[in-house]
Amino acid sequence: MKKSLVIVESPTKARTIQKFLGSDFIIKSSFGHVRDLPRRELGVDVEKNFLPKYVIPPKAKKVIAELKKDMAKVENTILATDEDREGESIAWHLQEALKLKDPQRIVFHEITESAINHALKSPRKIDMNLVDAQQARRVLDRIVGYKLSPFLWKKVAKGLSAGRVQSVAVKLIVEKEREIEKFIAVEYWGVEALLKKPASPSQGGSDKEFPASLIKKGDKAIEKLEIKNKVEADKILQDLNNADYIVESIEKKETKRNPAPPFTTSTLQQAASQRFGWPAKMTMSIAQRLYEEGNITYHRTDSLNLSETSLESAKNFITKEYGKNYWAGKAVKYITKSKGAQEAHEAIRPAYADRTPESLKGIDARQLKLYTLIWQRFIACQMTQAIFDSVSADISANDYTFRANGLTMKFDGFLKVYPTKFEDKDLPDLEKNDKLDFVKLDSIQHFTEPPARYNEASLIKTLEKNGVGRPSTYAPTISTIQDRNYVSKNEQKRFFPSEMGFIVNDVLVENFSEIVDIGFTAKMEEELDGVAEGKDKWEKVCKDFYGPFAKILAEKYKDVVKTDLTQETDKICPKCGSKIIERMGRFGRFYACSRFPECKHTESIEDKKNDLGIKCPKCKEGDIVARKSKRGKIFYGCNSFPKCDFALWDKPVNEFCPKCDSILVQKNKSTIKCSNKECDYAK
DNA sequence: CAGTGAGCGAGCTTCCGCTTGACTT
Repeated sequence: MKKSLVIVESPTKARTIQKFLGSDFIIKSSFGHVRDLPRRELGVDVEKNFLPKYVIPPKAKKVIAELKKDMAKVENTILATDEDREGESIAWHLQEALKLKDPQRIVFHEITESAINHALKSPRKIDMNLVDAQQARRVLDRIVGYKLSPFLWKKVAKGLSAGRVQSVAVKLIVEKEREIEKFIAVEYWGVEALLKKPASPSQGGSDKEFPASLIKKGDKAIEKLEIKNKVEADKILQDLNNADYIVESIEKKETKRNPAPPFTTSTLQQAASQRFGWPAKMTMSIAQRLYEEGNITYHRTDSLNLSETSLESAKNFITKEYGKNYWAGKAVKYITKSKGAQEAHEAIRPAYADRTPESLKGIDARQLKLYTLIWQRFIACQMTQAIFDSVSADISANDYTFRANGLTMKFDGFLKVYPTKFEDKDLPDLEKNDKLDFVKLDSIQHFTEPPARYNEASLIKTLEKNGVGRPSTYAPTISTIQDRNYVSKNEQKRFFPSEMGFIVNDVLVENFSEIVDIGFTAKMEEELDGVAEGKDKWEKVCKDFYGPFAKILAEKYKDVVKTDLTQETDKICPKCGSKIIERMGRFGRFYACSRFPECKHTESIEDKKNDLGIKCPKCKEGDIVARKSKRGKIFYGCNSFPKCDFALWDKPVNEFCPKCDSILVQKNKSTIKCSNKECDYAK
């Protein structure tokens, strides 16, 4: 008989551990949580002190059945789930679902033979305070989500949703859009001189011209928006007519740049978004495969910890490959600073420092790209700083002062491995009192820029900074707010709110401002800490929240009026002759017959805008409209789809082929050809 | 090179967080 069943969360982790532990052990995985609140009901009895009703979802039923079989083969069961709030909760739910009597609870901080053996020697009990903190978190999220969403169904439209995390994400995007709407560009001007040091190589002169920007008039610094228009700028140019440009002072400094810390889920998603334009969802599925194949450590983490062995092998790799002066000199440890970090795992790093991207050439191209990024970032974080020489020269001209900056790399350090955009900005060797050659003087018009819309990277960054969401939820949250059609991406992959996004956000802000506030999660986490430390009961945390919340909710329900989102039009229904009105659905506005439900006629507003004014050559009834495919590519199809499936990639023109009578299409700017593939007519 | 798209409204919808595959008719 085998001795023990060890349960962890991830099957990959189970396989790894099986290699360390002998045949006395069976290692299995729980695949995450095994019990949860029911999907179709609130599942929390607020009258009975928030008693949760836990059920085992269908998928977990199979897992539990398997685990029970394994339990029969062993003497004892050991729960080795992650050492954080959710991990402790999973252990407890396993205990309950498997009806375990006094199971052993162990935790390990790195997956090595010695760490696991050490952990096995010091089992503890399940920490019920931590479990209770998770219960409070779970119940609060359920109450918020399952109470606010129905309010939206009643107030706005069915199928909508609200939640502690998603509603904050939408709110950020809505607020940014309003800032942009309000924004008024302000004109300002800058003055730039192009100069050079007279050529005399022995004294460091050269033909190379360099720019210097105007920074002072007299002793007073010129602020960014101070020069308001061309007249003012021209006045300065006039003042500088025939001026002598003389080096007033030189400041030389050595500046250093540190490598970035190793990746967490959030920073990995941000970097892949910025460098490759990947959505977080894609980054995660590629990382999943790298993890399963043993190339990287776990990819859902907020920890910056690095195992001793990884630090040691990074040191060996760096000194061997690049030389001793590229290694930082000691193992560099990073401290996790993000709010609510739970530290159950390591940072995301390559499994082996010496497994270079080049050595993995066989794998899928996108996996290789992501692996390279992770590998470079990890190696770089144990390397020396990059060192730059920076020069700042103040140059006087009449009553004005210009400044020229130079920055040159002295030692590349970690940049040897983790490339970032850097261009040397060279200045000639300037000395105090040098008289410079004047090349030209320009005034340059600028305008202040509106704030940038969020992209996936900046949205994730902001959420994480405020402790909203977890490594496992950034990508799903971004999917949810798009699936609900609260927000979409523009061509630059930046988020903007839909009309529905504005409406839902405003309803939530007006009625439940506290919950959709970005600080709500941080406050909740504080309360949860109190529970985890045993100072507060979890039910009390729920009660303190639910009391006032239920009261507000009841009040809001009392005088809830469905927001009228319809609009009159002067159109007439082609089916029954009644008036057509504009309605608002989850997918935006559409035209509908005012006699609904007797008459179910609808038309798409989008289609009206994109109507080419060409009758469908196939069914002779519909009109040709421009639409977007699922991949976002424009095509031209019949608007009576799905009744008629006529569609073309090329834009049709309202002319027909003299040879075969098919419709002609605009192939490119100069050619019009026949849409019939077997016909070669073109003009 | 291949590749193209539905029901949105008057009902069964909805949360966050942990983890991967994907029963049958």
